[in-house]
Amino acid sequence: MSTTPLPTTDSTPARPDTGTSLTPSFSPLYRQIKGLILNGLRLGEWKPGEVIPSEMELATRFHVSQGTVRKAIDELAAENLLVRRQGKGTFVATHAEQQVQFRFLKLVPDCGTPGSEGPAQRDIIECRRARASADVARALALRTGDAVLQVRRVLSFLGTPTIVEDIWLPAVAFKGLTAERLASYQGPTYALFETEFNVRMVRAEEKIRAEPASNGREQLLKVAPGTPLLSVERIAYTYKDVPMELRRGLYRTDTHYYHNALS
Amino acid sequence: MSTTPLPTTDSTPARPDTGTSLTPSFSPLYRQIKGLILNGLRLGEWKPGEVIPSEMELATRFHVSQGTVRKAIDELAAENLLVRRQGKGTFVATHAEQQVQFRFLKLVPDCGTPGSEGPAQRDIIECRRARASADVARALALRTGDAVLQVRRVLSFLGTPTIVEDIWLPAVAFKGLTAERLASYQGPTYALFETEFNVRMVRAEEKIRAEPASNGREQLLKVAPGTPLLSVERIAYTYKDVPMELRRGLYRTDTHYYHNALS
DNA sequence: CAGTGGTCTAGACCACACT
DNA sequence: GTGTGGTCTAGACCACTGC
Repeated sequence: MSTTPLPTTDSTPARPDTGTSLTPSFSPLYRQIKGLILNGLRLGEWKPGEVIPSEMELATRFHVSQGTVRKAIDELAAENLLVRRQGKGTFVATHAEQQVQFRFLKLVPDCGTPGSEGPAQRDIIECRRARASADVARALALRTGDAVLQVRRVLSFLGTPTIVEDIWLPAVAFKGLTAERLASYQGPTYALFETEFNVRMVRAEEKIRAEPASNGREQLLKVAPGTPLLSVERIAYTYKDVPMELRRGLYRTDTHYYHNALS
Repeated sequence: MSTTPLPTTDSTPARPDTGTSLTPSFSPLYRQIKGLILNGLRLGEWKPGEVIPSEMELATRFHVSQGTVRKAIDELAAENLLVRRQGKGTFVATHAEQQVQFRFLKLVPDCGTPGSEGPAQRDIIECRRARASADVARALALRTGDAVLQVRRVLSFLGTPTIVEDIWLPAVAFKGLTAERLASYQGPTYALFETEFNVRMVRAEEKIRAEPASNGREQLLKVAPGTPLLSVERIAYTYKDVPMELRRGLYRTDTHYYHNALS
C-alpha cells in the first residue's frame, strides 16, 4: 500500500451539477470515481498484476459509499482494465499471466482451440530505428519524420510460418528495445511492454482486408506469390486512447481463420 | 400490457441454494430473474420494438426488489437484447428502426463512415429450397438432407458490387420466404426475419479468411479471377443459442475494409 | 404532473480465499 | 476468523419523457 497518497487521493469529488451546463449535461458521481481510479492506473499508482485497494478503502478515501465505488469498478472491469477476484481483491489487468496468451490475436487453428498448438515460434527479422512516414505518423499521432522503432517478425505455429508482421512504435516510449530483448522474452509482446516500458495496451482497432502475397512476404510465409492473405492493420491504444503501436500483419488462412464474435 | 400473464409470470423464484450442489455452485437471484425475462422474450410475450413492463412492475411480479430486476435487465441490455431509454421504459431490441442499418455487417468504406454511402442495392440472384449438405446441416444443428432455403444475393454500394453471399436457413422456420419478398422488403434482412418469421437474431460468430475469386463469383463482383477476397462465414443465433442462419459472404476489400474493435 | 429509468446510500448477509 | 468481492434490500432523490 502506498504510504504517500497521490493528490487525487483525498480529493472530495464535486457533487454532480444540476445539469445547468449543456454539453456534458450530467456527470454521475460514480463516473468521477471511475476517472479518479483511471488516473491512478495511468499514473502507475498500481501496476499491472497488482491489487488495488479494497472497495471499502476506496469508498472512505473518496468519501462515497461502497456501492458507488463498486459501480465505477464495474465499468472498469467491463472494459478489461481491472479484474475482480472474489475473496482476493481487484487487480490491474495484465497481458502476462493471462490464461489466453494472445488477447488481441484472433487467429485460431482450423483444428483445435486457440493455443492448442503450443507457444508460437517467433523470429525477429529486424528491429531498427527509422523515421515515421506520413501514414505511420498519423496512426501514432506523431509528426512525419519523428523517430520510431520498426520491427519485423514471423510467427510460426507447429513449424509453419503463418504470420509476418511489421510493428511501429514511438521511439521515445520504447528506448532500448532491441531484437535480442524481443527474441529472448518469453510471453506476449504486450507483457514485455508492460514490464519493461510501462506501457499497457488497453484496446485496439483492426482494419482487415484480403491481399495477394508480394514484396518478399511470400518467401517469409513460404507461399506462392499472389496467394491471398489476410491483411490486418492494428492500432493499439494505452489509457486515455493514446495510440502506442501500429501493426501491419499478413496472416495465412489455409490452416487458420480469424475469429470474431458479434453481439 | 398482457392481461393474461404467462405461467412464468407469477412464479416466485427460489432463493439461491446455499451452494451445497457442486456443479452450478451458486445461482444468484438476479440471474433467475434474467432467465424469467429471457423466457418472456423467447416466448414472444414482448416483441421486438415493444416496451417491457417497468422495473417496479417486474419487481412486484417476481417478488424481488427493484434493484434485483435492475441488475437482471442490466445484463440483458449489455447483451443487446434490451434497450433502456430513460423516462420512457425498457424496450426489446430490434434490427429495424436502428440507427445502424446493418448491425452485424462490419464492412465500412475507406472514405466516409458506415452507412455514408446510403442504402445498399440488393440483388437477389436466387432463392430456392434445397437439402442440407453435411456441413450446412452441422452449422444449423440439422440433419443432412433436411430442407433448407438457400439464397444468393449481391450487395452493391454506389453501384459497385461489393458483397456476394449465400444464405442458408432452416426451411421449417422460414416457410413462405421468396425472392420477391426479400427483394421488396426495405431495411435489414434480420428485421424482415423478426416481423415475418418471428426470428430474432441475437448474436453471431464469424470465421474470416482470404481466398481468391472463383466459381463465377468473380463475375458477380466484376473482378478478375483470382482476386483476393474476404471470405466471411457467419452463423447467427436466436435466443438460447439456437443457430438459425448460415451465411457465406465474399467481400471486395479494394474500397472497403472489415472493421473490428478489440478490448 | 406522474411515470420511467438512473443514481446514491446504508446495512445485512453470503461466497470465497487466506491464514 | 478476518477480509475480500458479490448479492439483496429499502428508501430517497435526480433526470428525462410525455401528458
